[in-house]
Amino acid sequence: MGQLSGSPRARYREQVRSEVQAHAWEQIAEAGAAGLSLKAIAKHMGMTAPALYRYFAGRDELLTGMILSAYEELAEVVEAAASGGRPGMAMALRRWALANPQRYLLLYGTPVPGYSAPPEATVLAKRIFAPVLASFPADPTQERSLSFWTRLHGVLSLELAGHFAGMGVDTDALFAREVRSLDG
Amino acid sequence: MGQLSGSPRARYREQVRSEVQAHAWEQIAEAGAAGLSLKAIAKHMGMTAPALYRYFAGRDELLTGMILSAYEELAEVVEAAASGGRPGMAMALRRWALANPQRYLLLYGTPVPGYSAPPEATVLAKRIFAPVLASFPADPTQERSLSFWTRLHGVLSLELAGHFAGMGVDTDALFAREVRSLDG
DNA sequence: TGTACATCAGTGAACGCGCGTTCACTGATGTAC
DNA sequence: TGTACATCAGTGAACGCGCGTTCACTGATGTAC
Repeated sequence: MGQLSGSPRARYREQVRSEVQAHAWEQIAEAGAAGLSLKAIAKHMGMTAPALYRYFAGRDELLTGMILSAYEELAEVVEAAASGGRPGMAMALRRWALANPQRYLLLYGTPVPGYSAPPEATVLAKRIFAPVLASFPADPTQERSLSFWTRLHGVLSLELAGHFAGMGVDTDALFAREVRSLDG
Repeated sequence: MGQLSGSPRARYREQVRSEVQAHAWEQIAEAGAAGLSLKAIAKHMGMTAPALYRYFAGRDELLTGMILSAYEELAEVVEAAASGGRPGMAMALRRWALANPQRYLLLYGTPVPGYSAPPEATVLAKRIFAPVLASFPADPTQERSLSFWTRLHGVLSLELAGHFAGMGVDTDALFAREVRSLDG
């Protein structure tokens, strides 16, 4: 393991793996998780599909990796914003969600039928939630944290699904109000 | 038009149409909108796929019809509960969503890539929202109604996506608290 | 009531598409002596 | 430095699958006289 990690072949493997994932993100950004296809990725990379099986056991393993790394990315975003308190974390979440709508929907949107997330996902979901819990030091910590979290996701999920389009809704203000709604 | 509506053939057409839709609901319930397939429906009905083109112009038209009738169904549910005030409407929404998760996700979940909802959907969405607006007669009607609505959907969408599973969360209580959160 | 005709529901074959995945293989790259 | 061998990335063909959709057709049902 360790002794090979710097070898040319190992480095090349890592490079191709991450190139595959980059193309996978592009596909997910365009058509969601359902649009993730090994053959299409291979085509975009100028390779044939069977070659990808050198790098991933199959489509589901690739998808699992994408989900886990999206969770990890969001965890880092939220943790980095934790010093800004709840408003900081909420805004960081929103910025990330609006910048990567399909990545957000991959985690919090409609579950992909026939695919179930790996157990590690739950661990990461809890890790993301931890700074929120810590921001409510008073008594009903769990209750208030859950309300805070569901209020943010309520705005975001309806916004990303386009349900406010053409209704003249100021989603920035709406979100900001929800962020403050559990203060004090 | 009117004069044929009672003829045997017209009645038969209507019967087959609604049988197709019933099978479509079953498929949506099992695998979401992405799982909706004319060939599979035909197979379940003991017919061949081309026969369905006598009843629907194609898959997209069928899907559009399903979405519109789901909106209409929900509109009736909410309107029927309007006399119970916001708690009544909220509980009716939740009951309907939990009883028909995929039907709820068809309306409020991740949009189907490559498919855009018809304009009538917006009209129906506003119709569903109207009783909520009416329940906030005081000044910032629009603001409070939007917050109410996004709070309900925040709990529901996370709950239906299974994000509270195994976390020991009392979603009934959480939802009930959110319903009350904008009172007074 | 009976016959001739028009309507139209449903079939079966076919089209072209994309998917995940397997397999035997070629040929380049790296390793050991 | 040079040769023999092992490793392994990538190919190309193939498998079986399901999809939406079209087309020419059969045969039953309904209509007009």
